[in-house]
Amino acid sequence: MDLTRKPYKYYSFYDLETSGMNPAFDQILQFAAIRTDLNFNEIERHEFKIKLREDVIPHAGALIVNRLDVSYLLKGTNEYEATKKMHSILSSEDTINLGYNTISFDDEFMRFTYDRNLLNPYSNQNNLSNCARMDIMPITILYFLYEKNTMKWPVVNNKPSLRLEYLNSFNDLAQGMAHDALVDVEATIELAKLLRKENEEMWSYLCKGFDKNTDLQRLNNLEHIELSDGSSYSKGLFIRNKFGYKNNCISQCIKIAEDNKLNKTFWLRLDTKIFDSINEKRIFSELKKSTVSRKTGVPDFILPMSEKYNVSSSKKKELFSINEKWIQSNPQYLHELSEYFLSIEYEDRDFDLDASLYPKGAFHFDEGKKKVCNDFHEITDLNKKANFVENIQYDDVKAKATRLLGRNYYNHLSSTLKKEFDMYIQSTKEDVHIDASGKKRNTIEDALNETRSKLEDISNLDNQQVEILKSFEKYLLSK
DNA sequence: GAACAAAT
Repeated sequence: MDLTRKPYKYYSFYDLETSGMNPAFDQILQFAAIRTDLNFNEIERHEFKIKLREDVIPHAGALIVNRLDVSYLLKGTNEYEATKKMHSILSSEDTINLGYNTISFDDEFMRFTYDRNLLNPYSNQNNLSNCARMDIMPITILYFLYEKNTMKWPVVNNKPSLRLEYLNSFNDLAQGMAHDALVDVEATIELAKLLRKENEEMWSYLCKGFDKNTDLQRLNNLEHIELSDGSSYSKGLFIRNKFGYKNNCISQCIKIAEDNKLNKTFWLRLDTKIFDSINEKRIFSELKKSTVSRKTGVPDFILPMSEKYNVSSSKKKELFSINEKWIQSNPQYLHELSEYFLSIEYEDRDFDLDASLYPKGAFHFDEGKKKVCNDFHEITDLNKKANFVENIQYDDVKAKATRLLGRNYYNHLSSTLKKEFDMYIQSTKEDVHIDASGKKRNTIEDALNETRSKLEDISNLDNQQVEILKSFEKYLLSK
């Protein structure tokens, strides 16, 4: 552990309501945060909505969940101003930023939002202001497995579920409509209180798992299995809700590779199927399918393979021991698998500028570009801002800045930049925009189809949701 | 190829 690091003093619990699931093409519509001390005593709270951008077409499914009426979203703070506010809240000194499933959803959304607004995408987790991140959801899974008395565990349609909405309603965590950003934040804080109170030692152990060095150290302490050729591999219990509640969210794995550059490890699940009975031709592809990757310091937790923690069924335990023997006498497959995962090259797609965060790298890793971004924020006069953008020397920064200005201060653009922004708006209507994984930007036509198909069967909707869809349909037709 | 979970 890094002992020179300053201690954290605060939590900022936060939650986003958005126009959809895609962080590159959707936008934040509502933001809520409550800042507390480390004993969960509230210090301050923030809540605001963000004006719907002209170039964002919300998903009907999102509006059903967050119950935000489009007509209401057409007023309010623009994305750029709101993003600067969120940025100042979530990059406060000595603070851990967290929420429910924030690491794989909200944090990701924030990064793209920061990026298209020329702010450092990693602001929520940086050494400069000593902030870090955590996530209550993976912690909750471990309490669900090992501390059953913590609370009532929701069962919905005969299946366990750890959705925040259900945890809240089964345990009366917070009042108000679920999926309101502030209600969800309050529920998450109450949940965190319950977890810590039930077992403080476990709470503290799990919190430290979000520290990269601690996590690495724990991985290094795992027991090994020895293969017939003398090589050895760590084994551990991989906890991830994606493995399914019928498997107790657990999988018995061995670590087959570490990619230190990408900060990732790869784990072969030894309890999915019997490898010995798969023929020579198909074995490698089956091994690949049974491999999962994990980002260091971003639990999904890995626990030592002890009887105490291994809540796998006896059938799964048997599968593991059969496969363990097979792998011990077939070491060549593991070496081949390890090599394969360390040499994966990601497809180079022609994706839209709004999705360029990972593949092209953030501006804030380049000193020159970083300075341009900072200078841009410093200028308060909007006409001067527009003039500054016109003269930016880096093409990629200029293109992003142009979209930023067009989205938030269109009237201040010069005619050249207006023309460029108009072309972008046109292309959102005429061309297919994809992100780095090939997912599409939403279009008016797709949104209309989604809305109408939802309105065809309203048996699962209440009146408010139906009204929201109807006014959304009108809005789409008027665009 | 669907299902596995959770987030909108």
